[in-house]
Amino acid sequence: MTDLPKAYEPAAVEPRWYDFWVQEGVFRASLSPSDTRAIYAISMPPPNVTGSLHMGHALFGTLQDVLVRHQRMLGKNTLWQPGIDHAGIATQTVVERQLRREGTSRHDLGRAEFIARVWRWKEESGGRISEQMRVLGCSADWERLKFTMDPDLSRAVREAFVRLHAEGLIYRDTRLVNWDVESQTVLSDLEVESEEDVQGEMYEFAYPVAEPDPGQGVTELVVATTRPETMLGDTAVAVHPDDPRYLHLHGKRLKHPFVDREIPIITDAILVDMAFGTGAVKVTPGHDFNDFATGKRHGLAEINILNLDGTLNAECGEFATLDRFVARRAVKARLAELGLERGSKPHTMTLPRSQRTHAIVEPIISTQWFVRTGPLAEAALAAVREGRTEIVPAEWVKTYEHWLVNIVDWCISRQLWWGHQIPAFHCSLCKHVTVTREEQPAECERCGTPHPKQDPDVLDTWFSSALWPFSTLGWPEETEALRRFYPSSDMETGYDILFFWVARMMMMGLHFMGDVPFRRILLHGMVVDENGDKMSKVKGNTLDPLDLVQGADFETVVQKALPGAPVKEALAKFKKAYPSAAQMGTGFPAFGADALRMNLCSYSPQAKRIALSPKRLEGYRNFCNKLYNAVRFALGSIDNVTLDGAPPAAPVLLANRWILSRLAEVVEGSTRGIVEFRIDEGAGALYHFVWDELCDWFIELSKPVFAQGADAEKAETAATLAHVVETTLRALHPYMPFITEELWQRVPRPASRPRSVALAPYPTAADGRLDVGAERDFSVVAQVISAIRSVRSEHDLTRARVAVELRMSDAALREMVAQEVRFIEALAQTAGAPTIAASGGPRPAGSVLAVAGPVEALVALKGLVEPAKEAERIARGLKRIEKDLDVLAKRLQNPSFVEKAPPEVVAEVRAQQAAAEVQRERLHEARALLAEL
RNA sequence: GGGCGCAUAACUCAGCGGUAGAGUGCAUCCUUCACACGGAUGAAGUCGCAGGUUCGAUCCCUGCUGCGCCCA
Repeated sequence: MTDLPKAYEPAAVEPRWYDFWVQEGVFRASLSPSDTRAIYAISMPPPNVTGSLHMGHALFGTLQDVLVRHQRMLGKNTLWQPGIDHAGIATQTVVERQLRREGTSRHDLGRAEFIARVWRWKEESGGRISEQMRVLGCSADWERLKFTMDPDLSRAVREAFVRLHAEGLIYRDTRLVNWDVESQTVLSDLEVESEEDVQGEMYEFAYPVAEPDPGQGVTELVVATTRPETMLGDTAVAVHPDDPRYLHLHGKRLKHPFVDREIPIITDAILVDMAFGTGAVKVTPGHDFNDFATGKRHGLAEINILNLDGTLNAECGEFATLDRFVARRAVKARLAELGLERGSKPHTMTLPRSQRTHAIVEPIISTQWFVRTGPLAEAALAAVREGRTEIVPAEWVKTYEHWLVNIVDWCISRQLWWGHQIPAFHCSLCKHVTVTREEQPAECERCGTPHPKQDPDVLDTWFSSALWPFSTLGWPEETEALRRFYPSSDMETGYDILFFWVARMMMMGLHFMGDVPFRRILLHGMVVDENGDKMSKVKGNTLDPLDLVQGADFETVVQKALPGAPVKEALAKFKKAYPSAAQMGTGFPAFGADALRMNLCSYSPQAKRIALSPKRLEGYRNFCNKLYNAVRFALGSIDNVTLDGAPPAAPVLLANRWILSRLAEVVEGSTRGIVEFRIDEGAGALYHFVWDELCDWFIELSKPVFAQGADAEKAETAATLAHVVETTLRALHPYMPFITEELWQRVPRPASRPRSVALAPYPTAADGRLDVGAERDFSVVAQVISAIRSVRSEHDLTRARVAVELRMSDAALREMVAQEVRFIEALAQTAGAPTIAASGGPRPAGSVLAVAGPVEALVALKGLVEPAKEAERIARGLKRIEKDLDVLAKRLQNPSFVEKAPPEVVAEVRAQQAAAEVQRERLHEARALLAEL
């Protein structure tokens, strides 16, 4: 029939076509002035330069590719802007680790040499991910790939900083900030994560009262803390002003046991909860956010007790130079020695941790650069409220609003070397800070002192990412690309970076471009393992998408998931995380990129968690094989068909009319799914069309035509099959680009089609032909075939051909069914074509009844079945019908239902009741005739 | 403490104001000329619990329980 292998082999097909698309320039966005096509633009969330492909990338790569490929097929000038971000902390950490292995450090190298080294690393091993995205078929315009540290994007960053500073929206201030002692940089609030339910202790100790009144009994104040070492920075103890226990201590002072300092007892109703603990709270304005605010209210000193590496500084006397956790133990020991320890209770608490290094974050007082977010946030809020940007699914609107309404100023400076160095220059003489676009200003803009020194800090990576929608298009130059592709159409990404990235792009886009950066924000969920747990290295449940695409044995998979762990242990964790993989033997087969994509498309985007199931993935691999074999079959019959792009003009055969009608509906379903960002529905519609309708019915029905039909029927069916196949492949292409291209290149197609299916028009309802009559008639024929098959199967008559008589009361229906008897014969395996008769009349001896909608099928089973078995079957049917009738009768007996329900609903129920009664009647007859069998 | 979401067949998930759906799995049968990565047939769910609205609730409302995420 054909020389194609029996099973689809994605590995043999996929790489070929990607190269073809690239050669043909299929993914290229056009800047040509003569190109007047409508625009579709979308930015790919730039992956981290240190990263390698994970399931999250595969998910967004797939979803965005579906959107882009669909729009491209609609004839739009599409730009899918790819890129990579420089990931300040992560990248610096990777390279520093390398240096450590070489026995050196960035400080030995010096800043310039270190940065050169990072660039070298980037060229060698950075950004591998964009190669991996190609394996998935992502049709981004790779020629436009951008990196946040590229000269043009760096220029945009500098320009944005200078302008915001000039407008008073960037400022420098000294305040309490989050310090990551491991990477030794400040972090923004968003980069600090809370670790909840940490089992710690609430440690109590006493401050002796300085100069106690001899008359009063109380000579000490007991405070509680989870961080005893911070007492070295205490500058007050607070009690509630109304607390009767401590009234006599108002205005008194306490003696600090370790440092030469007396600290005041203050009263503060905001900080102190009388009911909690002892009702006395130590105040450390230098290292606690609540205490910092308290200190401001009372004019307390802010004492910094920490060095930047987390050791204690000279303020701490005997504890200086100790690491913070060593110091904690030392402070407790000394308090005990002094007899000031007052006990300890277990305490469940929340720990702040660095998102990057997971080090426990220390609040410290420091001078940093901030973005004044208030005015920017207001504009971003208004844009969504006014519908200029739509958030899909809409349930995220509240979260977006809540964050913007409660937004705090954004700390954007980082004490790193890798990143955009802040374009601010400090004068050594007058201390003025000159902010400028120049590489190096000659002199201080205030006092003229030469060579002001550039601020050593760099900007938060997210600052450059916030400019992405326009910096990648050439801003601040007014480029053609910027005119054409800003604002972009959609921003599709995971909900986890709604604040980090999306909201900040909204703020910056509105500010610098005066318009929203995108018309829609599309948010998807997080890929998790089969049990719903987050993927993480600790759990050993990460999956490399390429292992699913190309196949891998489980030992390889788990060594990546849990590096360094014993294979046995890693395998156990892996199989626990993916129970369905355990049934797959020793490894994943090569599912192929299309199967992975289709699988990822099959989840509803509003699901917050996307639980990846290898077994489900296997189902989509099977689907690819099904599609492949359907086309393989078709090729044997449609080789000589010439298509002109329109559906066959006036098909006569019911099956042909029916499939064209279904085709019209399914392409609409797919289109609706994609444009409404219900890609799962679009993909699902096509899946069912191909498998349940095209393969299970249409192709099966075409076989008798090709085998025995008249020439005209053969021609009509071949033309229909060819058209449906060509159209279906176009419809499926955005979801499954590789297999559709492979097959489309082999099937007949209209002369007007371009070189690649990726550029062919996306099908519309006009590619099919809606035919309500055909669908109705076909449904009867299909029901008849199913009913006969069911009877055969229930009586284990897998081989024997049986005679069938079909009875129905409606004359027009009889005429229709009569046209289809040869198909019923073929698909239901009857002995000769079924005969057609009017309802009623004596039943042929030994026949068994199967009801198929308006048709009674009398299947001649005399001598072939056991009466007892048939009796059981009838009893089962009767039971079901009686149950239905009960429910229907109950509803109709309820007067308020008949009165108040819509008439069409009542009529429908009545019709159902009538139909069920007829069926019950038939079954009673059948029971009466059992003896004949 | 505040917010968002989830709870539907053994598993992974759709869905919906009018007597419950898919894939996988399970059972029986079928190696017939596209496909065993297949075909046919079938079994399987008090749609978390308790109230309320409604002629009618798995769906809308309230409360509860369990789970997840975000923010403080």
